[in-house]
Amino acid sequence: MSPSLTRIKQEFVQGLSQISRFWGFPKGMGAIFAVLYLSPTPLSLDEIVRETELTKGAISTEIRALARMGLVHRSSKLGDRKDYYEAETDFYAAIRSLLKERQNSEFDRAVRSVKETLETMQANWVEDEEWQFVYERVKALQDFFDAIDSLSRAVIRLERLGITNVQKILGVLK
Amino acid sequence: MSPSLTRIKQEFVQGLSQISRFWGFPKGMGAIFAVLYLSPTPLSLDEIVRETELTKGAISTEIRALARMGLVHRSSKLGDRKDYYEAETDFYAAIRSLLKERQNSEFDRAVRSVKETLETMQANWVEDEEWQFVYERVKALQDFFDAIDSLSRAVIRLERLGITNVQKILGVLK
DNA sequence: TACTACGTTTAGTAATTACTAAACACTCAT
DNA sequence: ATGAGTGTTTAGTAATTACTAAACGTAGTA
Repeated sequence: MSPSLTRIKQEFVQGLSQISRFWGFPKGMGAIFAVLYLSPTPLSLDEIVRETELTKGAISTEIRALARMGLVHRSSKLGDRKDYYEAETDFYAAIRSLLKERQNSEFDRAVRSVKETLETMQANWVEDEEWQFVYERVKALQDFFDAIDSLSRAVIRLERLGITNVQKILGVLK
Repeated sequence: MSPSLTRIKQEFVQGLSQISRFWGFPKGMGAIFAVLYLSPTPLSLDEIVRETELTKGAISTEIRALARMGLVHRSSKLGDRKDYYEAETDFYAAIRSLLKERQNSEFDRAVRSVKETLETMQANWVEDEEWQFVYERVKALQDFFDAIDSLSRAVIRLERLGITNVQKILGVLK
């Protein structure tokens, strides 16, 4: 007896929910994406409600987050005032979109604060062993952040990240 | 009047706490790492207690997590039964260590569950339009995961990730 | 053996985050 | 205008997670 398609979908949704949680997102977010990802047609809010057993409110807010990250797209049909959503299927595009989104985020604010620490120290230099030690360490972290930042900018700049570029990278690392 | 070193350290600790939270770790974890990172000498649990204003219990558990991730190292002095901790300062090494750690994690369990979904479908093939559609999508996600996995394995395999490799990658992406 | 100095575990609490239910606001059709 | 069908916001609740305080375990020392 072969497992039903609904059963299989459920498993998949569950899997993505856990992945979502692992990355610090609400598990509902993973579930919403999964449902959209497995749907051949765009879905309306109420259809998502039915499939996920979350409330409209929750979905409304979480799907906007997903849209901001470029993981889902909103569309509408003529003569129908419902919004429809579908999943981004190009994950490399999604990564690039995520990296872009990141730039205005809390993360960059924190990273900038490290940079400011560094600048404060440069502007108020003190001849002192520990001062110098702390300076070196903060500087090293800053350099690391800069490298990561260059990488992420490079990825954003690409037309497409795509599997071919991944293979190029693999080539270089060999 | 130049800002005191303690003031500067506090700012830095705060910054790393936020970064830690952003990545879904407890902010205390970031604080602990920051304190160790700015310390010229390894610190004992009690010294960390003093610097972070967390309790020993919390630090005990969180520092073990940090050690598992390779972000801090435990050591001991002869004739002293305290444990001492110091921060990993090679962030590229830390990344590789994190990727390794990831492999036994909840994340890979979830990723594997997607793979299993795929295999179940292959084993119980049904001639049906939607079935096929779902199969294609699950397959595409699996392929993406595989690519990421190759990348991460390649990085783990390197002796050192280092800035030079980052530059190589940047070169390829240009 | 018992005492001391440590790290760990545990049981409970505080803080945060995800979610629900229901009020709200807008748009379109009548 | 009014009402029906939308998405959004809000206020409160449930669930989760981070943390504390204190008991516990262990190893070394007297």
